[in-house]
Amino acid sequence: MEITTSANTLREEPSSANVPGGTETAQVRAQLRLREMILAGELPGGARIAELAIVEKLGVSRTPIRAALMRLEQEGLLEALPNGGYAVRIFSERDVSEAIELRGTLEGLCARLAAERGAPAVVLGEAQECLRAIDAVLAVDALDDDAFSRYVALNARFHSLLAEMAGSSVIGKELERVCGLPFASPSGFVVAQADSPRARDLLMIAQDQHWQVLDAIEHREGSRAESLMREHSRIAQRNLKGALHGNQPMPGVRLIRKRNA
Amino acid sequence: MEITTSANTLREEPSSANVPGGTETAQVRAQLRLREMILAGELPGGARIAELAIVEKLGVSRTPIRAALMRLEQEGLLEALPNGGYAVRIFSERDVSEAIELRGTLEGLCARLAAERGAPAVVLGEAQECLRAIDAVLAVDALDDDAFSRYVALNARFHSLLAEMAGSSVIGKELERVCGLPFASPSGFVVAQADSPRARDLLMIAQDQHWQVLDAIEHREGSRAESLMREHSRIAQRNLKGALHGNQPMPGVRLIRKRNA
DNA sequence: TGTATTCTTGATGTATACAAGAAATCGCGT
DNA sequence: ACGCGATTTCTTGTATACATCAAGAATACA
Repeated sequence: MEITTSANTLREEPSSANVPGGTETAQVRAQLRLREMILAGELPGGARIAELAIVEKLGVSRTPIRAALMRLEQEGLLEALPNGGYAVRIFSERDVSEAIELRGTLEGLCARLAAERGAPAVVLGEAQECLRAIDAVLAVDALDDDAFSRYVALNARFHSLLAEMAGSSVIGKELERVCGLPFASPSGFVVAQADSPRARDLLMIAQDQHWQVLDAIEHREGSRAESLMREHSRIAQRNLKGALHGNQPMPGVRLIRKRNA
Repeated sequence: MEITTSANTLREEPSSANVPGGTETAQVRAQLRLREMILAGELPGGARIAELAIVEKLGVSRTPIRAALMRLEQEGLLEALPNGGYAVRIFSERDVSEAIELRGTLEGLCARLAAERGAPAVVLGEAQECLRAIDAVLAVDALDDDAFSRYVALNARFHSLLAEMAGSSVIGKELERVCGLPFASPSGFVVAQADSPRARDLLMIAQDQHWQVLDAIEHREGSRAESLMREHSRIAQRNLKGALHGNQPMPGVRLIRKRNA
């Protein structure tokens, strides 16, 4: 390989996975792929990540990989080592529990602000529509996989609408960050207990809380909205316990070390 | 007089205790310098930041500057533009108010967790010692500049100890992030009203809340601790209003646009 | 045989050259 | 004069070479 001036003749990326808007930068691709690998356990928890190793695996140069690693560190999936470099972060059960508590607190804040300030009528309408759609999904007796994935999507949408109702970009951004932490996402543990016979019951309870929160926001009952949203997050806490004890398959479960170090 | 504590994402302090000008990486230097320039208003709010321009000003190559810009974006001082590049973020008064509310909520969560779980005796002792030191600073009738800076340092320490009492690295990290937002720092607005005759009164009130929170934590009164900490943050809200209306000099005040867009 | 020193190795940090795309400018035609 | 298009310039994304530092291995000496 002559490296004189005609630096890179290998411009064309063989991965033609570029769907419309296909101008994804290599940095974003590396970030997505790395996150995937971490959550899938291909990179063992606690292991140091060498840039050159990733260069080999992903086929892009160090520059976008460095950027991706930096972003994954802010995201919380990696931790910076004292002498430079990164390692896959390991979460204790307590860490995950606290992340859920954090999310509940922030969502409670959003609900209270939405109630106190009054949410835009448009968003309120969308939230109602969203909840009615969830009602429809839960109407059947037995939930199949497709119903579950629809529930997960609608559930995520409702929680996202909640942040929008609060009308705060600053808080919304932080909430988004926290939801990016593994398992802290509102739908993080729903899939974990899909098989359980109690699954539908829990979802029904959660959905009732959804309606009550929306009711509280509409009636400008800030404190009630906040309390409800906090309690709502405890469902995820229950699912966390169940998932860890029952060895449920779940993306990224290998990042959780049951006994704290 | 750096007030916006920025105890946050300082990466890789390599090994040695850093004597000034020592072995800091160029990346960290660029990050510090850029933040300084942004908060000082040298880079006008909303302006696009060109990497090459920074290269000229700082004398380092694009690589560490790119990294610094990325970090400042996660920190919240910059926003990413759609076609690449960054711009200095502009905060509305409402944004700042919400950032303070966010900090109050997170500190309330910390206080509640510390109370419910019980804080380590060592940290409790340090907190008491810290508060006694603040008492000593406030004992005099008139506060000079030196007393103010001592207060600011001790105040920051107490708030940091609060996060430590909660014993949660996940929540502590998020709180640190939020405190990095301009003006959201616990001591962010203390200096803003240093000249005001009511300054000492407000600090006395804040200090009383400090003691009450600590008392609540010691007596395992979680709800009380949380409420107190939330109310405590409203002092910053009051100072925000006063500072913006009174045109108080304050680092980074130019980033706040009083009329929302 | 243990310890200390040095050398080697490999990692990350930095600088810079090249490519692609976007924005601005200039020129031309109507 | 004005609109539209081409060119030019500027900016970012990417690749890679070089520098620097940390750790580990090997060796020499006590």
